[in-house]
Amino acid sequence: MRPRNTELGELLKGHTPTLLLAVLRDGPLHGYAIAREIERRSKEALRLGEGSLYPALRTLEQEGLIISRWETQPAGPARKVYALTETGAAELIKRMRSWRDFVQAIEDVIGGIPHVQQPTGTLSG
Amino acid sequence: MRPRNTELGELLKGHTPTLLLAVLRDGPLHGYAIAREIERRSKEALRLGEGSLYPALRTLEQEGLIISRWETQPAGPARKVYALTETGAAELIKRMRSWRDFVQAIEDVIGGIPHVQQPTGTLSG
DNA sequence: TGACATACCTCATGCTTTGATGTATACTGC
DNA sequence: GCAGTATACATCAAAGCATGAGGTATGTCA
Repeated sequence: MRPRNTELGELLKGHTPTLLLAVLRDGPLHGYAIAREIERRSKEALRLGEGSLYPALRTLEQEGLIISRWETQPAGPARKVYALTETGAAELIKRMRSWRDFVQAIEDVIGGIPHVQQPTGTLSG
Repeated sequence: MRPRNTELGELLKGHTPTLLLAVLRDGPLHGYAIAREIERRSKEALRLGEGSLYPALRTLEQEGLIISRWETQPAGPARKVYALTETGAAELIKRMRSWRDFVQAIEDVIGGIPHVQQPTGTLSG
């Protein structure tokens, strides 16, 4: 995962598989499209490098959390389409719980963060 | 950082320095006590291994974000007490913002997580 | 004497991201 | 035809960080 604006990328160490599973929850998708979808959903805050993407997909498949099939197109290169397995769906729920625990634990340590949103435009002068 | 119940530990890759700075915001503390404080605040969810703790402290000191002094006790081994610098305090604010952006980005991807708290005891039965 | 807690430090190992490189197809502009 | 860009897969060396074990030393308790 590479950063866009700040240094979010290197903070991602173990979270990439969770993102992949989460995107596949909404239906099968091929690798390249998964990466694009993560960018889109995160509003370009996260960007998945191919050196992270493909190894992570292979690992998830070896663990039985996703399955793949090759799909040829009338035009363009073949795609490897991934789908969530039942095991993978269950694992996603676990990992989302784990994510919540993780966030809670960190925020317990760093203290309450005031949830003040920065206004997008110059509303006050 | 090592896990306690689940596998929170390995998810921490780049967040340890932020935790250290956050704990030192409330006053100087020696390394070992910082680790204990992180455990206490996170309700034992996070545990900082010494192989993570001491290298991270050294890096932060080299970056000028914290300073240290040795302190001898009437009884027991000497302690290295760390304190936040002004630069460190400013950096902490940056990293807390970065943390918020990170959490937001991940949750944008994995979807809304219902914030339902598990009751601690057996209130219904 | 042994076990345990405090308190510092180092190091091999392993996992994951980064960033570059490689292959191939298809479209666009020159 | 050729260069540039986008799609779409894959691999690999290098670097970063946590893990877990090991080492040193002091102090307390049984």
